Amino acid sequence: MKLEVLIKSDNQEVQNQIIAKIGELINLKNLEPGDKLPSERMLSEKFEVSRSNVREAINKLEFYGLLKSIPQSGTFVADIGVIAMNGMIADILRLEDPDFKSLVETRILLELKIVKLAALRRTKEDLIHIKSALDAYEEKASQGLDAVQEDLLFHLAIANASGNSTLNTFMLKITPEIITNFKKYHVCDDSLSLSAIDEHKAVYEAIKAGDPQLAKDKMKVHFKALYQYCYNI
Amino acid sequence: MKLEVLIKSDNQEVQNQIIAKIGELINLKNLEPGDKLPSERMLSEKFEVSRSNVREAINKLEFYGLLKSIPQSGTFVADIGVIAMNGMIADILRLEDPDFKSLVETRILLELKIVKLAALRRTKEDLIHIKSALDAYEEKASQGLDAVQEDLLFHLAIANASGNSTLNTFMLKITPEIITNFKKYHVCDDSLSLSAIDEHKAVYEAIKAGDPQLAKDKMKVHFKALYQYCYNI
DNA sequence: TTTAAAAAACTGGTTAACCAGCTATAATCT
DNA sequence: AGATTATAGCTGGTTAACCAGTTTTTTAAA
Repeated sequence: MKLEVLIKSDNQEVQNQIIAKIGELINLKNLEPGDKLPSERMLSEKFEVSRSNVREAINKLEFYGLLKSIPQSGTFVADIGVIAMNGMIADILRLEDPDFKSLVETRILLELKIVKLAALRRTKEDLIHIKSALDAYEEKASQGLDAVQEDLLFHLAIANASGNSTLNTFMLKITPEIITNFKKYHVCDDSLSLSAIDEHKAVYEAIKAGDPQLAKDKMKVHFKALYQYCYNI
Repeated sequence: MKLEVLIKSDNQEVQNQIIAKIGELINLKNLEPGDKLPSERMLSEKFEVSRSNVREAINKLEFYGLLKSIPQSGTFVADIGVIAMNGMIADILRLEDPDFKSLVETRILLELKIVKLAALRRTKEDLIHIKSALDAYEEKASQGLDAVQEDLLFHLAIANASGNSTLNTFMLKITPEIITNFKKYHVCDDSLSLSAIDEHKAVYEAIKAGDPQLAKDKMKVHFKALYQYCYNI
């Protein structure tokens, strides 16, 4: 297990070095937005790494919108300037893995906005979707069973109704890590689940009524326990 | 160009189908958290697609925390239950590409929180970093030059000082798309840049003073134009 | 029968050769 | 010379064979 972590961190290190070198290259060659990067083969030879390593690094930079690969043509510098490119690459290399506290902090921020948007924008289909997630949660939790999964699906259903695909994506990104941490630290015990049923219902009703402020307030109530937990950890 | 989009959407479609099939498989075989998925080779044969397609689909599910690949061992179902797995896969398949409005909406939300956190948590090094970004912006903008890049680097420097790696990552993710859209729609003209210098300075001073509420207020002032633009588009 | 050692099979990752399509150069024609 | 076509080489993507570990099965010993 320890070995695996080592290997992984090594690969991460290699990838970051390649990303840094690509950044240097863009500066060195004065590549402007739209210009073509050297081919993957040339880069792998120049940097003395495998082509798949180069591809992974390019993939990551493509994820962050700095490069754009076009099949049978080349990899191109995105339509942002050299200055922004340098700054962003430095930031990407500096990125740390998210800790639990930052995840919960972010989740609360996202959801308090999401629930307001959902109250404003939810369609009839969204309401049906949220309701069925609510029912599934109630059925599990009322029996005293663990309902962490149903809980989060309810919240994801609301995110889906927010009409904001960026927020929805971010919620999807942080949800699994939150689930695993909840299980690890036993954040949600059974007593919490029972009281949460009514809180969920209140949130749903506010969304259904189209009242964004009420929805936010009800969600805040629901997050109260989580709030305390997050800032006491 | 049109062809390229078609090809890309085809690949996306194939990947989504594989993701859906992996989801079905997990249900069919009743795979619990920690269980091993069939090997990439078997999946590619079973689904009648290439192994690299399977790998990409697994990569995406790994990004969203649903699977975990371990070298020379196998791909494992993450430590979330079957119910959450099904819900999340459905959500992932339903995800849309972010539109400009959702990007700006999200950015404003993130930054108003980030600036408060930065005021509370910034180190001396953070302050130096933010200051140098501020100076670079001022130098460009005061000459009437385009300073979109320096503007966003200033904001990213604040995100870096927030002490929340999740928020920092999200800012990095949306920034390049915002830059390109700004350029496309000419959101930031020169007159805006000039007045923004003082607004940036005010934000910086509030962070330096460690006053979260003031920092948020000053950022809100800075976002006023953006606010209007976003909701009039 | 139980345990330990050895070997065979299998795993995700890597590599190098190959592919279809794009691009720039060269050759041809007007 | 200028425009057009043909050609050669280069591109990211795909494929199949290979690699170094892991995991399971088999074998041998107690």
